[in-house]
Amino acid sequence: MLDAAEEIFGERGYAATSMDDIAASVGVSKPLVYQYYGSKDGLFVACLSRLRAQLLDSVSDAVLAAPDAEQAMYAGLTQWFRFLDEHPRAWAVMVDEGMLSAGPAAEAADQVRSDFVGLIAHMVRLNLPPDRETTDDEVQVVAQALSGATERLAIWRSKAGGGPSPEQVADTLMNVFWIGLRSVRDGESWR
Amino acid sequence: MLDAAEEIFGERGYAATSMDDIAASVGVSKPLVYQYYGSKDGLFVACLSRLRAQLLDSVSDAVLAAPDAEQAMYAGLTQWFRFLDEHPRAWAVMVDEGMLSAGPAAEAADQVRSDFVGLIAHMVRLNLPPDRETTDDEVQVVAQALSGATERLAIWRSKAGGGPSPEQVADTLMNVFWIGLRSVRDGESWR
DNA sequence: CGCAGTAAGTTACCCCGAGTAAGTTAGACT
DNA sequence: AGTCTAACTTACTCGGGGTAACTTACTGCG
Repeated sequence: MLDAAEEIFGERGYAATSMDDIAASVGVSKPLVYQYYGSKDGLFVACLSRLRAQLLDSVSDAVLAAPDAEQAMYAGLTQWFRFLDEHPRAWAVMVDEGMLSAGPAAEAADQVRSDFVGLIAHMVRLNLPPDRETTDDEVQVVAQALSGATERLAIWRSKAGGGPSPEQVADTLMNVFWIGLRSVRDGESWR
Repeated sequence: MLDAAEEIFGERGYAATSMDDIAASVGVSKPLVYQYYGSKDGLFVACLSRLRAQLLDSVSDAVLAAPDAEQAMYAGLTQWFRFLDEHPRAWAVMVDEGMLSAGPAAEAADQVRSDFVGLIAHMVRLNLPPDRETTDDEVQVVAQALSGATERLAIWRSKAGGGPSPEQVADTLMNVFWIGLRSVRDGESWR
């Protein structure tokens, strides 16, 4: 049932999808869907959570399998873009996340997204020596920035079909971000 | 009329706003609004364009007034966050941009957003010596990344009221991004 | 002055889609 | 057999996007 919803949401977008469509495609009637998921938002969030969890797992695995922080970040970035290339419909659903800017469902969507920021923040912290006093705010800023950057890049890539490969994008990002982080770690400042 | 729409969209969000509400608040009837803007999306895009233009102007001014590329980037970042602090309702409207993921209106919204990416790409290019062969893709990746990063950071800051100041966020970003860019300019690579 | 023609708005409606109340089938237990 | 419950459906309400057809008011012209 989530599969059907995922497919239709992905193809037509959130707004253009009706609950009747989903119910029909899975072969049941609309109220049954409501019984399970409560509302359209509820169903959407359920799809979203599952997809994000898959993506997070996939990226986490790549990160954890890497020998050091540097390779971990590169592997994570590459895997992020690769996964989205391989699951275009999943990504289409996630892009609609913004749809839920209002209401209690937005909270759930944020929760799902913040798992990612958490993972990134963890990686960033790994890269900073524990003795250096780094405020949580600083780590948060960097993690949010990287998360936002990768999300926007994913949208950009999916729109312009023949863009650079996952490896190329990850490489460019590393050239800016990693070196930047390394410098921060070494106590450098831009001024 | 745009003012009224801006206000209501900003307060209640796109989905929760009805055309009747806007029409009533401006003191006319709904069909008149349709005569002017064609559709709900049309009205929303009109608001959005105006707001984005204001924001773009504000940031452009800060960038152009700076003495060098380094200061320009810092000033631009700071101004971005400052503007959004000072115009919370404007920002609320812009966050709803994602709402238009489907339909022709999405195109218009993208157009509006891409102006920003253009400005950033320009700044990035300024920072790279003209002789270094840098593919357009690389510049695009960095520009998209920075644009996504700042957008996400703006959302994050507006959610957690008492976060770091515009200057602090800009400073942290500079420490990562600027140093990263400088290294790229100097031909460094992360590997 | 009287009258077409048009600009600016309005009322009253259509229709689709989210969400629900009440009914219907089908097994499970006594 | 009879009843209770779970799973599911039909048939609705209601709100909001969008529109057709009407009304008003103002112009220009004989």
